[in-house]
Amino acid sequence: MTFRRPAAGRATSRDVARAADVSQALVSRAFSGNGRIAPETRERILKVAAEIGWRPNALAASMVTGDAPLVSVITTRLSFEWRAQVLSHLLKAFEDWNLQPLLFYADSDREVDRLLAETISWRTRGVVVTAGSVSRERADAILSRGQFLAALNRPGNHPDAFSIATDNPAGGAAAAELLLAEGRRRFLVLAGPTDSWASTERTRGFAARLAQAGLVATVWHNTSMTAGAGKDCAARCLKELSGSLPDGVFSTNDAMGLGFIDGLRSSGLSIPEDLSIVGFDNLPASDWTPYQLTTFEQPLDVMVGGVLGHIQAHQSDEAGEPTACSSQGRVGGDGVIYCAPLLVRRATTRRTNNE
Amino acid sequence: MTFRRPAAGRATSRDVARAADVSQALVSRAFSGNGRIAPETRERILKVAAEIGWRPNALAASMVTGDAPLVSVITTRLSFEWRAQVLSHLLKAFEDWNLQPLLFYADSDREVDRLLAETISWRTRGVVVTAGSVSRERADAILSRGQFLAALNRPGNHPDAFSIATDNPAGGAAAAELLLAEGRRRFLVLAGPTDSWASTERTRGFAARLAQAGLVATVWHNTSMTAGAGKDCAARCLKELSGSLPDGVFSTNDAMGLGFIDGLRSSGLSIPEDLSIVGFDNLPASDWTPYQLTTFEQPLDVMVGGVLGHIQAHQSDEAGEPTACSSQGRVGGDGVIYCAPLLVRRATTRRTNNE
DNA sequence: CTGAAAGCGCTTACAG
DNA sequence: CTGAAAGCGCTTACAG
Repeated sequence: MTFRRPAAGRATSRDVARAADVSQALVSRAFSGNGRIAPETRERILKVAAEIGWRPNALAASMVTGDAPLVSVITTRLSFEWRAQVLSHLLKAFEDWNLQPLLFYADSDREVDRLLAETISWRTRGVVVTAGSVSRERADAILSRGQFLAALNRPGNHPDAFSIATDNPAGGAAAAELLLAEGRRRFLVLAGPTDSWASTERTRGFAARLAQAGLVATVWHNTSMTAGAGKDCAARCLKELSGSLPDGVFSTNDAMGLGFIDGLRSSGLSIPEDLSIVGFDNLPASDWTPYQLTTFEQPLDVMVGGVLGHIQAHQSDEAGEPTACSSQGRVGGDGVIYCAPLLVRRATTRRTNNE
Repeated sequence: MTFRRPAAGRATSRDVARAADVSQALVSRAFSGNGRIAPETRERILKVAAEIGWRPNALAASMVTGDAPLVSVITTRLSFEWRAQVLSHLLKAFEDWNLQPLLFYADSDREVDRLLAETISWRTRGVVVTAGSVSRERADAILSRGQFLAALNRPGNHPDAFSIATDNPAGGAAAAELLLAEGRRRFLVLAGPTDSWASTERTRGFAARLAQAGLVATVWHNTSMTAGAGKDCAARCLKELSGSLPDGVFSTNDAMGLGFIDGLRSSGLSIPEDLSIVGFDNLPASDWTPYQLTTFEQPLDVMVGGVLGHIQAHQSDEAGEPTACSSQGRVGGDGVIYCAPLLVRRATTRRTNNE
């Protein structure tokens, strides 16, 4: 039997069928495992296909079945530790489930809405959002198609969306609690830009707890939440607040906190004798010898687990009972499941009496 | 005119056509911009489609045109700084070019070959590999389909593949050069696992340069290239080599180098008086006050630029002149474009005379 | 400028 | 166990 082998890039199931001397339908069955096929026939087809270098065209298959094994993921700068970590976990799970992630990269949060709209073109099973925010209309558009919508560390803004986030206000409050228990009274918050949801919520929780004690904190906003910004804050602190230095510092992320510590090194101030510092994120560096920063760790595993659970529930049950069970944390009035961050005590705070 | 609006998830161009009272073909033209269509008609169709929440099904469109605007990206743990950074750049460029990245996550390097095979199912324009290695056969299979194959920081193993990498041996040699110029004579290399291409190449370049001076280095391999591993090496160093401590340490990545510095803090040894340390990667932390690590920075922008250039060339010219121009670096015998890393001098090495 | 029709590469009832 | 045929939702010549 002779035949012109087509260029691999153009080969179709029909070419494989011809080469294996079977019908095109059998080729499909050989690969999908659906429908009856004699074991020998299957073997032969698989062998021929391998020679030609052919695999079923997933695009075409998805069209027929009306269901592509794709999931949209909206993300942005991966240099933010938590996002890279979260994404690694998500991607690994998708790989295990034979779901192919289609990435949508938002250069700025403003682009997220447009990307959310673009996801629709690909008829994916749903979308995981790890950047920007989701409008009610957009959420509606996605959910009404039967897709899932999972928002990580941000509100889903829709009763049927799944949304899970670090309980930032609780973390902020716990930071305040800790510093108050140490007897601290002059507070400084190293915050991020005012449009950073996480930083704002952490600051809010911190301030609220202080307010209960009739105290207030100075809040410094930084454009970027980097170590450099934290270091600059330390310099500013020594200059502007030299009359009454803060004795309790809450940095809404670790990077700024680490920089702040560095900025204080030549000042003669000692930590935690003169002042305590609490961060947020538990970066690897926070555990390094020169820092030993007390901080809060985001329960990323719990959050990723929640998202994966929701996706799984969506897959197995399109009818879709409301999946937002509160087992992972408290459910806020906004429908977000809030997971408590974990306090990691190190050397930038004192041990208090009741421990 | 009345009609049952279909569930959004199931709406097709036909439904939009019906609602706008035009043929289905016109709906396609309204969105694609191909073919003639009256501006008013187009407006109307767009409006109706927006109401229904319909967008062309990219899967179906790709089938017809035989060309999906997709590109496969093979990656792995994003916590490795360089990969997250590189991926951010790549994804942003794809977004700008209206290419949709399909991610393939390799939990271990051994899975990469399987993932490479899986990319074929999606008929993407090509594949970018940032993990594991590419076999000659697999490269052949991909390239013969007319797809591009771009390997980042690893060999492409095929004359038609594009491959660009940090010149690790040159970096290792430069590290040796630096330490030799300082008059160092007893060398220790903090290396990674033996199957880490980058670490091995860096070590090789380092050793080769030393050999020229008739010197050798002790090489310690670590399972994971973390700060913790580096710290352990310092302890081991103080214990096992106390008789003749190394005076020149080359850490094949910064993380281990930083940990090594931490491990030495209580030893009384001072850097760079007693010993010099050179790292690789230029992590943000390497510039922090307690470290100030001299290191080499990978030319990631150049490398990403090279990959993007190759993809662009592939898009505009399927005929495919060999794109591997050496403007970005030296071309190795393996066809890899090697880009020199950038030395960043800080305080863990001495200033030498000839500067 | 618009529409009817063919066809992209598959999967899946339906016959045999 | 196997094959012929319909059809997934589009795009694109081809007529009109």
